[in-house]
Amino acid sequence: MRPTIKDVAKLSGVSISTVSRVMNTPDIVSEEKRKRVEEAIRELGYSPNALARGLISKQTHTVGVLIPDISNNYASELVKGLEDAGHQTGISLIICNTDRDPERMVHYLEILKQKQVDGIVFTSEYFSEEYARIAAKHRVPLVLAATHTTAAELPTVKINDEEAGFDAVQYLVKKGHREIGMISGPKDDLVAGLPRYLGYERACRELLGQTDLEERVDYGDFRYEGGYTAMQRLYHRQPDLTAVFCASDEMALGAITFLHERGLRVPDDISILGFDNTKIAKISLPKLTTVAQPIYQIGREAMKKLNRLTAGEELIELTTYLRHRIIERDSVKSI
Amino acid sequence: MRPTIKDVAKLSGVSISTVSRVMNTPDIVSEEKRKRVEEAIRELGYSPNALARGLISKQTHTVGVLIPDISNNYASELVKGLEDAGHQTGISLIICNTDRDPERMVHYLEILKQKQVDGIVFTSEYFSEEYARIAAKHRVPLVLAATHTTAAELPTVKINDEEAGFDAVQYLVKKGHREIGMISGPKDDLVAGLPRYLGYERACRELLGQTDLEERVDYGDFRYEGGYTAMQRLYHRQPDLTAVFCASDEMALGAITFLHERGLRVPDDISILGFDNTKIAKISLPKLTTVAQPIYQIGREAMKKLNRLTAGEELIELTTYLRHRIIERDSVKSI
DNA sequence: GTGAAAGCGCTAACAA
DNA sequence: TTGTTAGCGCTTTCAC
Repeated sequence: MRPTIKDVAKLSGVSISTVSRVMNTPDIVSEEKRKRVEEAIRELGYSPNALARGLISKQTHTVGVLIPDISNNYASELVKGLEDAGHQTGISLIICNTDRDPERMVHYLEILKQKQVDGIVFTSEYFSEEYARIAAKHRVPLVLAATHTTAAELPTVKINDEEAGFDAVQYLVKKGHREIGMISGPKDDLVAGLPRYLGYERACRELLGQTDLEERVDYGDFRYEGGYTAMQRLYHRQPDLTAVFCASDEMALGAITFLHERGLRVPDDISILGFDNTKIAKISLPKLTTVAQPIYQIGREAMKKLNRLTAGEELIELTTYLRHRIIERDSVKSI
Repeated sequence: MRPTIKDVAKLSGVSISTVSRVMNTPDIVSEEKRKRVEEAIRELGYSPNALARGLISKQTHTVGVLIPDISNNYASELVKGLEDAGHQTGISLIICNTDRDPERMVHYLEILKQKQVDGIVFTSEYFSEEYARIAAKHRVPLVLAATHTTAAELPTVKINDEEAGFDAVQYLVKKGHREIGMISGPKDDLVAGLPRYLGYERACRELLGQTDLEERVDYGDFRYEGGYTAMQRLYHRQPDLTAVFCASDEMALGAITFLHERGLRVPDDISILGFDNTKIAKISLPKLTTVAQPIYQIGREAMKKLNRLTAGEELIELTTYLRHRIIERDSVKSI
């Protein structure tokens, strides 16, 4: 059996209250007893039982993280940001990989409730009405990271995807491009799909006076293969595009592979702009020019926001927008 | 306040023991009371407090995962395997990103002890004497995943890196290569550095009768930049190599980039063999031929092993070796 | 400054 | 089958 507070009390010849005081408010304990207790703690290798503590204090210093797919580059960088910020404030993370499965999601919410987490960070996936309903019942502080929702008024940390889409096109326009296509995420993806597309559309309209964009846009699922086939379709319809804005780095690489196989060179024959600035953007050939999300920072800020929430502080702003920026590498050229 | 077992008892007009029984051993409760209790639970939205349960049962259904860098591709895939297996058996994961910082590591071990985790999975990094000493004091079940140690007799799940190194060279030999270089990890890396190098060395000796290999080997830190500069040095010393075996996919990509910049084409002018089969291997240009570690499976098996351990079962084998295999893509050609 | 005692929410004897 | 009670390890009054 592991030593308990009783064992420490016995060994040092004081009451358990005094031991407790040494751990929580050492200043109010006489120096002599404090030393004796500290010595006993060391000797026994005692550590307090966080379950017992949590049972009383109603705090577990643990938060749940709901994430669609931890193995994905982008998600794991976000988790790292959460973890680093958590570590600094003494918060542990319980990772829940939902696989985008609502049932699994609901199950995790129940587990987290039972484990008495101090809060929950929900990431990446659109926060549906169903989730909002369940979460409301649980009355646990909740922060959205790198996603958003219209189903409730929830604290959120993210970039402004519509603006990012706009800026991406603006960048290409500045580089002299006028025939700009897009490989978008699904339009029913309210997080990284539709908003980026809308930004693209607005930029084409406001900057180039172009309106009928449908033929210049194709769709993928943010993955490599999706980018490949989208580029294939797009190229057959619109062989004269000089640049394509892709809603993810992976799709950008898929597009590049297709073009490469067709004998077209990036960026000499056609420019490709990615999105996310994942690790692969730095190590691909050519290196990807891309719209960077400060994803690690989003993680950090989300955790800080959650901390404020659990501390009962007033939030300065409900939604925090972090700045995206364009990282210039080798996949876009001036024309 | 959240409803407790008392509230349920009161509402359904039974004792708290009966409520407890409904949750744990429903069969021994009369149908009538069971129904009443279940109804009350639903009405109140009651869930049991896992802290209180854990305090008595001495089980938290939570395990700690110590990981050097969660944002890394390889690590997050491993975590996914752990998480999936954990989810199936009702185990939650507390993720601890150690940043390879011994202090942080020691701190996490203390936290996990306090939180009364049922076990710990230690991943990727070599398990040092110091860690072994601390862990031994904590008396918590511990499994190593994708790493090993000579500091203690610990349950382990991994591939056989020496054999994998051997097989990599053997594969290249079968493809007709005789002038084979290597970009190895650091030799003092006892996990993914030295063993793979030793496999390479043995294969060169046994298969090709070559012994003086020093000039043909260079070293990197498993990262892209490390692969780039290692290839640079290697190429200047040994321009006649027909194939280079890299101890990680990232280093392989770094090497390819260097060669590309020198005007050499992979695989036409020189073949490159990677290691890990990370996501980037599938989406690089050319697609990487690589030694695949079943990293997701390693995660799953490690969690299963830990479950057996905490259940007090006898382990069939201390170290479980999972099979590596070579994934043929486009970066190696026959000569 | 210190100790005794109550109690956090639950499970597990023990009686009935 | 059910209820009463002790107690898991700790914090926090409340006296002294």
